[in-house]
Amino acid sequence: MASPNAVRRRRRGHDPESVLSIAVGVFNERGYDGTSMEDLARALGVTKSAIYYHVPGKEQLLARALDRALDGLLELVADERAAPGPAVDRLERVVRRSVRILVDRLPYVTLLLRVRGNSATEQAALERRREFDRFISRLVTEAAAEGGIRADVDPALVTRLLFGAVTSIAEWYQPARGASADDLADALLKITFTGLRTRAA
Amino acid sequence: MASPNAVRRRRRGHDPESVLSIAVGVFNERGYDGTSMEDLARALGVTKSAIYYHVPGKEQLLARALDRALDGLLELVADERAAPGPAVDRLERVVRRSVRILVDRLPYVTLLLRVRGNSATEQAALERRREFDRFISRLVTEAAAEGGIRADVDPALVTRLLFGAVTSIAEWYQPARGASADDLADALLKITFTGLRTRAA
DNA sequence: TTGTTTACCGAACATTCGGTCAGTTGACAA
DNA sequence: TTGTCAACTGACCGAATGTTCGGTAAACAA
Repeated sequence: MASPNAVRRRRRGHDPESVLSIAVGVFNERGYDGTSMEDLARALGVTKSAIYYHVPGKEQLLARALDRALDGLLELVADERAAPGPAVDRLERVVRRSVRILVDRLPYVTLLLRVRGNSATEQAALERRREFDRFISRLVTEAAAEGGIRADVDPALVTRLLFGAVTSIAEWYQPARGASADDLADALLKITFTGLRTRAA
Repeated sequence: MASPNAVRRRRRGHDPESVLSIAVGVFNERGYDGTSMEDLARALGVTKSAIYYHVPGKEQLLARALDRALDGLLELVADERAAPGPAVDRLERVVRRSVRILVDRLPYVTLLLRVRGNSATEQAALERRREFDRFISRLVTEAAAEGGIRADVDPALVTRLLFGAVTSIAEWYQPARGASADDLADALLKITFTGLRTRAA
């Protein structure tokens, strides 16, 4: 008979979740290809072989991490796809939410942003990521067509540079000390939407 | 016709320079750690061992490539360090020149931007790179102190987001088709200095 | 108590890695 | 015709890689 009780006394040790989160940390420090199972074992405080008790292997670890990032980003796309209102305003909201996801799932998104397509797993992730990129690209184009953003810059360039600033957050943001996701989004939107330079005299 | 070469006489061959430029291309495609000497050999059309005739090894290839990027960036720092004029204007010029260097030395700078410090070579490169970062950081702080850029955003955040947009260029720019370095710099400066949003006027 | 399950270790596996080295090839000079 | 030499090949090395497997101690269940 199945005991429906989920909460039982935990024996100390790892589970697939803790292995994943520690592994992703190491992947981001040394790069996925630069990380050996020995490195992971050291970070986990166990032997290499113990890792295989919890997870099927190195590449599965990658796949699970990338899914976490992609699920968040594509949920955003699904939400906003049929949203009403001027495209500029939707773009602003999408930037805000993207920053939020980036910060909430920082290590997973960081890993995603560094994927180069070296394996089937990585290629599949890149394919899903392209869906996000296409959505953003369309949104910026729409905002330009509506006259919501300046017309003297190619929308394709706007997309890349704007989200270049967003994704750069993964390279330097430290959640512990420093700004919150909202602070970040505020700063980013002020700079890119209103401009840095002080006006008039 | 009458070309007598039944057997191809291809005694041309590689030199350290061509090996480096092809190698850096592969490094950027697959990542440095994800690239084996066998991969390089295939891209060069020779055997693995032939590579060692031209260059001392894999890590030296990395070191030379990173130096190319860093030499360009630190030359810029040396030039601008004692430049006169308002800090905003100097910042604008530094962004412009940074984009120029990024485009001119695209593969080398791309490689530099992905270094994570896994070896002594990489750590040395990161150390030199920090000098560039510190210079930019000081310049932005100065511009803020002079009132040249808006005061309601932390200068440290401005630095990161502004140069996040700049360095993102390495992730998507394709020299063949598309904008020139000046086009890129124009677009980037318009967005970040003047702002994207159209103003009711 | 005994048996089962959980979480791990240590040794070994096949493969790939960066790198070495003795020898071969073809273009060219004399 | 012979010799030189830059440019390369192919066989090989030890170390490191991701993964498998037999075994085991401790916690838990009976």
